[in-house]
Formats: sequence, structure tokens, C-alpha cells
Amino acid sequence: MSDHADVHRLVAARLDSAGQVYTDKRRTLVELLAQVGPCTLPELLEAGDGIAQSSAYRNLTVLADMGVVRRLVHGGDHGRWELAEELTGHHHHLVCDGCGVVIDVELPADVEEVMDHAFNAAASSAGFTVAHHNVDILGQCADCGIAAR
Amino acid sequence: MSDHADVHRLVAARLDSAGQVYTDKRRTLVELLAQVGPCTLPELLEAGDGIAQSSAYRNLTVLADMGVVRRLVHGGDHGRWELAEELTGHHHHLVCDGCGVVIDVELPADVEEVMDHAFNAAASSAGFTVAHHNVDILGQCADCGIAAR
DNA sequence: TTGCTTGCAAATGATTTGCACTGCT
DNA sequence: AGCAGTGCAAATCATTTGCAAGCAA
Repeated sequence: MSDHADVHRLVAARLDSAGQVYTDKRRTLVELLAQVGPCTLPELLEAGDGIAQSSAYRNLTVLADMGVVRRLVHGGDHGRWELAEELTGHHHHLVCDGCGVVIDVELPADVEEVMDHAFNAAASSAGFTVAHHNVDILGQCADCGIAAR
Repeated sequence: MSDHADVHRLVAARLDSAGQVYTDKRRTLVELLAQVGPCTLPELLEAGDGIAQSSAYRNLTVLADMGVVRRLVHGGDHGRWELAEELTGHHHHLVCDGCGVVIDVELPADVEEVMDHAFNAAASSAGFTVAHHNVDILGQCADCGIAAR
């Protein structure tokens, strides 16, 4: 089950080079994020191996500082955590208005190109320098779409 | 100064049809949002006419329920409020990594078309029904770009 | 009067932090 | 011994809510 060996190797190297240890708890968190995708802290606590809430927050913050995970924020009560794009590749999010679930999606390269070009044009006219972009596609996930009928 | 007469007329009508009153405080909030664009609650309180924090929150919630304003959420401490797209037109956001300021931008119609098409394709393969999309263009605003040198 | 809006103060709840303890070097 | 990582309990802080006025119909 504990696949994602490449991810763990990369994370370990990253932490190592910053004098941080890749502890069991941290490995558990990364493994969960790799398996499940973007999830909330309560979800991580439930799935995690009895990790304390404060430790989860602290470890996620450390991992975020290392550039290994990223905190997403949409409407709901809890933020969501996911692996950094360096580990997963550039992607965007389907966000369900009903249950809040977040699903990763990749867009065709030519669409990304069109967007990048348009974003740069729009930004520069405001004196703004583009570093990155996020696209959230909102709607109903398969489950909530069914429930709505 | 108090321009945006069309906006106020529309908001008044919307509230009216729901049995809500378009009070002075509410008008002040809408006027500020129309003038300044997306801003945080502290910003609104400072600019607003001595409105109490709790009233600001409550009125913004009411206005959001009416579909007149929308709450944005990015990284920072405070959420940001803006007029609904029904009043401002469809647009996206330049978000400054430095100071958190949010600036509205519109994208060319053909780019929106390409995106809509790609989003629908990506979503449907996950059984997801698209209702809407948000694009955040992250980077440095003019001021923070200068400060960074 | 009746009901909605407002301000103040207190409550809520996600996230953060202080501190003592454990385990590894 | 020394230091990083952990858990528990307490603190923080944006946002929400209870309640007692104020104001319009």
C-alpha cells in the first residue's frame, strides 16, 4: 500500500537539506495526502495514526514551509491541505458547492498556454507581475449532483 | 460622490423583493464596495460611517444571502468582500502575494470561451457539473514589485 | 405595538502557542 | 547532556450570536 516511494524520497531529501527529520508522523501525513488528495485536518486526524491535532497542524506548517504541501482555502470551515505542485504536477481544482470536496484536474497544455498569455496581458496592464495562477471550477460533484434530484 | 446610482437601485429592488430594508448602513457598505472594490472588514469599518463591527458582518451576510455581495477568501487573516458579478460583470482577480490586495480584471471573451470549454470537459470526466469558475492570478502588485527590488 | 436594525459584550471554533515530556544522538 | 518532535491544555483572533435599546410602519 505504501506506494508513492518517489514522493517520500523527494520529501525526505527536501527536509534533510533543511536539517529537518522526516518522522513517522510526517510520513503518515504525506502518505495520506498522496493517497487521498486535498483533505481537511479532521480528515487527516481520523485517517492518521493517532496523531495529535496540534502536531498535525505543526507538521503541516513545517511541510508547507519546506514547499512540500500547500494550504488551500475555499468556503468551508476547515482549510484543505494538498501536496505541492512540485510533487503532483500543475493542476487545478473541482470544488463541490454541496459537500466541499476538492478534486484535482489537469487541463490541456494548449489551454494553459492560452490562459498564461491572457493572464500576463491582463496583469501587466495593472502593473502586476504574475507568479502563478489558481483555477477553481465550482459546481456539483457526482454524489451531490445525484442527491440534488 | 455618491455615484453608482444604478447599483443602488438594483440592490434596493433586490432587498425590497425579499422584504428587506435598504438601510443607510447597507447603502454605505455597498457604496464602499462599489468605489473601492474587494476589501476586508477592517477596511470597511475604517472607511464606513462608524458602523459597528458586528453590524457590518451581519449586513454583509444579509447582502450575501440576497446575492448582492460575495465573500472572497485567499490566504490572509481577513476575508474580502466584493459586489456580486451580477452587479460588476464577470471578472477574475489579481491577488498580491505581498500585501494581499485584490484587483479585478476582465479577460477577453474568446479566452473565457476556451476556458469554459476546457473546464466542462475536465469536469464531466469526473462526473462533475460546472456551475461557475474562479481564476486567481497570483503575483506582485505594482507597489510590492517596486518594494521588492 | 410589532418587527427589523443596531451596538455592545460574550460565545464560538479553527488554528496557534507554551510547556513539560519522550526519544534519539 | 542536548535538541527536535510530540501531546495536552491554554491562548488567539476572525467571525457569530444573545440581548437590550432605537427606529420606522
